[in-house]
Amino acid sequence: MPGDHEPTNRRSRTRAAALAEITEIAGRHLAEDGLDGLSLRSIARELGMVSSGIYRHVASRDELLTLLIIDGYRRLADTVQQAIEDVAAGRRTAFLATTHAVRTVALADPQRHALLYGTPVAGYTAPPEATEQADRLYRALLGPMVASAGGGTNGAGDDGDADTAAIGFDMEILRRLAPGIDAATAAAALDTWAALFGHLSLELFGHLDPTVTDPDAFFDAAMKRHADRLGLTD
Amino acid sequence: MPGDHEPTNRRSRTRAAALAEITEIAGRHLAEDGLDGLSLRSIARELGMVSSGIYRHVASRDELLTLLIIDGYRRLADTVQQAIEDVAAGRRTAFLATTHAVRTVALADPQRHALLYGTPVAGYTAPPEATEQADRLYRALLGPMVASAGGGTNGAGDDGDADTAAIGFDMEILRRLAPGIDAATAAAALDTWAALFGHLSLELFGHLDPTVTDPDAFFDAAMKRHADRLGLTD
DNA sequence: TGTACATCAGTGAACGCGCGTTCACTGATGTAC
DNA sequence: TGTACATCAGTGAACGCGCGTTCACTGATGTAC
Repeated sequence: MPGDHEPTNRRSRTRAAALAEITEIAGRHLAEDGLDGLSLRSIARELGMVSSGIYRHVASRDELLTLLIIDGYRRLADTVQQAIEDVAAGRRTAFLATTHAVRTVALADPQRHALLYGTPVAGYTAPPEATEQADRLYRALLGPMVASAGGGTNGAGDDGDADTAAIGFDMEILRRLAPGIDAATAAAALDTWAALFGHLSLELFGHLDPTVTDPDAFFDAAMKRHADRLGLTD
Repeated sequence: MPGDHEPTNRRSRTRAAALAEITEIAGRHLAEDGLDGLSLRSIARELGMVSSGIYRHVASRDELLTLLIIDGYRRLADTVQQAIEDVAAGRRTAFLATTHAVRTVALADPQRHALLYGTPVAGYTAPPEATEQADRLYRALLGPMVASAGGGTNGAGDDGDADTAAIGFDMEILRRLAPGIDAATAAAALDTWAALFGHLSLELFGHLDPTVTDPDAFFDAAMKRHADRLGLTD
């Protein structure tokens, strides 16, 4: 089917470029002025366009937020995946690389982190599209915490302790994200996940001050303790 | 000095009552409509007062936020302290009681939790007064995690491993909050603290969906794992 | 106990702000015969 | 290859919104002699 319905016109190409530019400008405004400084009008202004013109590209402010959220998760997922690929060593090193990667991205754009993991925007509910990229992120983060799916090092189908370890969460969803994961590992991974994002939110939102004097070293030490608890070695 | 300068006039009493009513109304508006639904005008409206009249009691919207933040920390601190007093058993039970108390308060008023631990308000910086109540909270939370200060069960002054365990944080501040705490316990307590608030933020901001199916049970299990790691027994 | 003055809670009008969103329009770009 | 029509990005004016904050004022409550 040559020349199928995929839009490759000039119009649709410039259209896609315009949307990309809007997302870029919006991201910059978010980073610089926070969510309150983000308005469709200010973006139109920077585009040299009259305020109503923006509606040719974006249906509403909420849709713009969706764009930014998806973009945020995608960046995180990309960075974490890249961090894993760049690591030649074993699971412990990979785990530490992923958590540091998440932190680096968050520190580089705290407002983006806040959009994803801070106070939910009043009256806004994220559409399903946003979760695809988030799932990519969580899949990548879980990777190093779980023994390689192929081998089956995790008790080889022995889920006898699942009932006691998988308390309150859905093992099916976790197995979809990390094939071959067992209940105890899943529980430990969720603990680590909560600790990781807890740490980042506390740090970015100013709650580690003044107790933590060296955030880099503190984070690194904390993640190493988690690696120990997860039983990760290289 | 009888009849000193302490204000006990009718005027100052009604004035204090008015401020308390303002704080109460503001707290209700925050809980119901979020931070965006909180305005000096809407509070004045509910007081049956003209919008400018509110400035007799509150200097600015920021000052109102400060009131709500301090009030929020105080509630948390009060609840946690009460939870400890109500527990007759040992440190493990006390620890679980405190963490559940924090969660209960947070679930009862998610917007208040968001005000304290969510995305910082743009352009607002909390004054020192706010940290007093926060310190009360952290002191109370640390209590059960540390062996009784009087006895000195924590190695009796043996801080030999302090240099390796207290990485990136200030032991002096922690000792001020929990006299007699040692470096390894402090590090573990900070990990637990990050995990606790991380868990709450993830839960309240909707990130445990849909993986966590029974948030109560999941939280309880997670806190028990932390109690184990902290080596807490009754 | 009574009068003269000071304080200060609440009034009413007004300021300037920027926002999201709608609507009828123009003119350039693309499409079908 | 050329013409007739459809699409659609960007225009310009306007809507209604609620907000924080200032200011000069009135009248009741409190204080000093």
